[in-house]
Amino acid sequence: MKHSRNSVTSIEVAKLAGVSQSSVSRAFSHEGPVSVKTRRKVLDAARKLGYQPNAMARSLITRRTSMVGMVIANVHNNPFYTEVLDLLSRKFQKLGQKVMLFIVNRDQNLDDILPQLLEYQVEGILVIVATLSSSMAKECERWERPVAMINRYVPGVHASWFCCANYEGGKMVAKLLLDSNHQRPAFLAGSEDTTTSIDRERGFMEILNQEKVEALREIGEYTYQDAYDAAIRLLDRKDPPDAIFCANDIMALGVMDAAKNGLGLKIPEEVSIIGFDDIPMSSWSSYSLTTVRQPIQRMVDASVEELLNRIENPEREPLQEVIPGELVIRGSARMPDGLSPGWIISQDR
Amino acid sequence: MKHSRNSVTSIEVAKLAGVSQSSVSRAFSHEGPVSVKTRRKVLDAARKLGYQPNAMARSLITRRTSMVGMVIANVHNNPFYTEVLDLLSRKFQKLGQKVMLFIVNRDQNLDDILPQLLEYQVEGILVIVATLSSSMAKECERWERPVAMINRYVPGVHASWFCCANYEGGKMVAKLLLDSNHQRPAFLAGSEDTTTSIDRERGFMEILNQEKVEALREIGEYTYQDAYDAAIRLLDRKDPPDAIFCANDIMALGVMDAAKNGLGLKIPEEVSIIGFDDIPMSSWSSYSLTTVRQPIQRMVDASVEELLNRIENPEREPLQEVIPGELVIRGSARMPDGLSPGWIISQDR
DNA sequence: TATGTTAATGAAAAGGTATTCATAATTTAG
DNA sequence: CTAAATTATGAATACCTTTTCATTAACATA
Repeated sequence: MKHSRNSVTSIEVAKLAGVSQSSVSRAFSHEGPVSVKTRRKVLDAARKLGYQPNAMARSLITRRTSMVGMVIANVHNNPFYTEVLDLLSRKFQKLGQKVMLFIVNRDQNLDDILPQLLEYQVEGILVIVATLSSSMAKECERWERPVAMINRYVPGVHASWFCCANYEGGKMVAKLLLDSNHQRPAFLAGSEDTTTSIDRERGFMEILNQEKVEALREIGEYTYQDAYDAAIRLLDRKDPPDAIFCANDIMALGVMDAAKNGLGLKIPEEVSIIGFDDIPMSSWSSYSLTTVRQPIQRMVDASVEELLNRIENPEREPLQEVIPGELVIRGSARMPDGLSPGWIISQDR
Repeated sequence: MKHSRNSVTSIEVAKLAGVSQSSVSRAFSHEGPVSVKTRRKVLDAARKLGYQPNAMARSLITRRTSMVGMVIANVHNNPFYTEVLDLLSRKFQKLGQKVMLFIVNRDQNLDDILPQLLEYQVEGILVIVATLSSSMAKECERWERPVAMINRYVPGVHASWFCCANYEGGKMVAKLLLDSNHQRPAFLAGSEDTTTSIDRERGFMEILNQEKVEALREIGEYTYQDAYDAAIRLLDRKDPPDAIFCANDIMALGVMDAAKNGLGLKIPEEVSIIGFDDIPMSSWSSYSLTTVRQPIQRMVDASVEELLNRIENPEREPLQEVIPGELVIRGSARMPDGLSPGWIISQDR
């Protein structure tokens, strides 16, 4: 079926304004010399005809599209990534970049959509908690399409990335629990194959091992319901944990509900619960969750700026950074003497 | 600065494959006749060179881009719209459409970004809880760019829209409250200028007025915190309401926290609370919020299909539909005899 | 075998812009 | 007032495809 878009072209504008097509282009692109008189004539004619430059045609010749690809997983079951999406999108917008969005499942292969992104000539790709295979990363490199990742890294891949200091965050939590005399901690993992969960657990266990403290372990797949069920299993045994560190906040909220409403336990008297992210709900009075706050604004700013930077300077080596988070003390975990809700502990103490 | 993308073109592929450039195009576009032999030669050469067709060049001549614009407000402070975004994006993806995303503030003028969408030749525009001025709608029409809206409508505007039955939802809530002997209801509005809040309130008040029941009123701007504060104001007076109907769930959760944790009230014994949306959190055991469920899947499916339909058939008149929601009975509101948590009441009773 | 049909191919044009290059108009310097 | 420098303009080209059109090859029919 033939589509007949009634498109107004620069040629028609030129005709009406009585100038050449080149002048129309110059009047719109702010490049090259145009007299004020012709500019005015052009803009008048353009307004009359409702002319808008065609970005496809322009990009064909300039080899620039001002479009970036954004691939994000996990957006609907974790408010943290909703906020990341929001901030990223607005920041790109402010900097004049158009965003082509792809939402994927955590387990979905990003390789399927990469060809589409390349076909549409995005100038860079921002990947949030999705994984890029190294073969695809090679592909991006060959096409000179810089890639920046948030909260994911792939060893040996030529890409920028910015992660929260997950490992150190896990350590902070373990220290807090030990300092407040917890005897029997547990870790509730997210998905087994995500570096975020793995790194948080590694840090957590490292400190516990140093002190020869054993820890229970369950898996919650990053969802409220799975975490709820896992918490019941953990807390309903004869030797239940006295603290549960959850790989993210949504799971921690599920654990709190399981403990409070499911089993009638008192938090934090009978069990301490700590999360990771600091989503808005964590500060709500029903939860008051002690958690590790991710440096969301810095991660967003850094990744966007780095991506645009590498778009302008393709030869530049990709930057990678681990950005420290903060431990936000609220009421869901017993705390050492001297600490009280409202405190925020940075990592470099 | 001159950008030298090392782009591989169809001409180079043709040269390597020993065929004409036309044949390369045909081999890729599945249009026109190609012998299996040349197709194989072309694909081999393309793989060797890492060739991908350039979507910009293609769209220039086909006048199709397979891109749609998606403009959404309110995504980060309401999980309901996060889910809408997620479902929409996936559905477009599945149907082969690329999504150009714009996140705006509720009060931000969509007019600023419409030119960008048109410039980039999106074939249709999906607007979620943002408002399109009628002058801009005219602009879209002139450019033959169909517009579909979710949960927003503008009288006299030539656009498709799909809304939850907000008015009828409000009525259902009022009936439920009256049937369970509430004497002094209150309505907590979202933003004054949104049709969703206005319509929900209209339906609510219509039933109350019929029964000569007066209602209190506050404004919560659709946020948890504002709702929390408004609830304190409402409930801390000498003649507090015995039921609060909130224009959305997030506000209802804020109201519940204010009542429970802020003022120590029992829900639903001392005050009933009802929301609108049915976000995941509403079913969590800490809240168990009685609420009106929006028909999210139907709204998404209908709007996407309608938009693509009008893209293919520009002459077709825009469709508009009010889709009924369901009243989900949980534990946050006293209920009439014969009803119990778990019931779902459809609207057409 | 000759003829008519269909399938496959390549050359060329078109799509709407930015940009280069040559020319014309204008300003500045001398 | 002329020469030189600068600025403004238009014609033509390039960007990378798809698609039309004409031509050739392959094939079937009589």
